[in-house]
Amino acid sequence: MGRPRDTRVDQAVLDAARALLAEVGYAGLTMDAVAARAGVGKAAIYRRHATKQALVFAAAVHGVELEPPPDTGSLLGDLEALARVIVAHLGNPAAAPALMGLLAEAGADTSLGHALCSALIEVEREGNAAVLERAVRRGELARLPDIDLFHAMFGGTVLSWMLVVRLPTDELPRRLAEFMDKALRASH
Amino acid sequence: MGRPRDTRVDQAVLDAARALLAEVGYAGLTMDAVAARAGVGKAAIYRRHATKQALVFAAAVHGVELEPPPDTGSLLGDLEALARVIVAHLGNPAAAPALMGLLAEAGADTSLGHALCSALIEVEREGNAAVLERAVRRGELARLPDIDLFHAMFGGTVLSWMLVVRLPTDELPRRLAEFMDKALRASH
DNA sequence: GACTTACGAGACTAAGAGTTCCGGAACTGT
DNA sequence: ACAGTTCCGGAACTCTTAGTCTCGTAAGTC
Repeated sequence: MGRPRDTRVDQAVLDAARALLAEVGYAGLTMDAVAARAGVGKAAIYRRHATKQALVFAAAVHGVELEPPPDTGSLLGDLEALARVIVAHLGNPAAAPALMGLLAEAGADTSLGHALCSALIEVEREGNAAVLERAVRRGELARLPDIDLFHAMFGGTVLSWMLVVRLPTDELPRRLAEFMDKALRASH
Repeated sequence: MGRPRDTRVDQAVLDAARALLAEVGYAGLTMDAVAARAGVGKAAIYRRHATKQALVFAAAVHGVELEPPPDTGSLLGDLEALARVIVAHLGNPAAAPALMGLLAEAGADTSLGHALCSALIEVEREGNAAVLERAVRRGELARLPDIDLFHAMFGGTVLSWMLVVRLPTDELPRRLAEFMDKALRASH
């Protein structure tokens, strides 16, 4: 009933939000700027996204689809592929500011934390588990390692490397994968 | 010349900021609330801290003095002590929101990033290096590992565990230390 | 054609960062 | 003692921004 939503507006809003996230970061992004860049009214944004948080979440987190890590045939190869996926995602100039901004605000707001969890963290955790289970099946690992710890280590290392310490990422996937490969094989 | 600053005001402002950070987080902290809680005028705050960022930095980051990790006699013990220091610091109800908030804003602002680096990251990195060098001297490690990677892994894991995935921290120092101990010994 | 919802545009409210001014207090130099 | 300076709490102020609301109009359904 009534006039249907214009899907070009949906897209223009998300595109504008991503562009502005990359240019001015989470705190610097204003709803007026998004509306102006998208060539739409602010009401059209708020009709789709209740808050700035929700807009940023939709633009930079939702449906990002960390593709499941491919089976490269070895644990080392799988780990490097896994690291490359995370590095590529965090290297996206819109995703990094969005993630940090949302994570900072999720401290107080529990529902946002839950949304982030189910959208990103759970997905990534499952990818990690798949890689490790494959290694067990291949016989590369004697038994399944501590998945919580592995998950925090793998994602946390990339996060810290890129967004806290801020080092170049060319060699990170290889170095991280080699280290974790040896570590996993050594921990019985 | 002129009336000297009242040091009780300095302290009251920082205490109020820490209390509010713990209660309402970085985004929820307002300068008016800090002034009211501290029983001072806003001008007294801005006379000491140019911006909200600077206030939070001074209240929750500056001079935190991650104490240098003690020599426990073994790499495993040193690693667990190191992890406990980081967990304790990030577990501080004022420090965690402050760090996330500042880190999120540091994306756009480079000077804040530099300040965070020299105040926290460099200090922690030196602590890490000290532990690893001690292990080499003891003969537990054949040679010095990749310190950049170790630094990002150790801090990043705790960060991710506590602030992203949000799991209980009782066993984290032991599990992380045991894993890293085996990993370091295994990586030649 | 009646009704409903979307649209861009812009006015509007509320809240918060940062500034400025007040009357008064504390300290320094003469 | 007194002038000059910097502090103090308090409050009024500017400016920016999130979010709401109201226009007049367009695009659909019954």
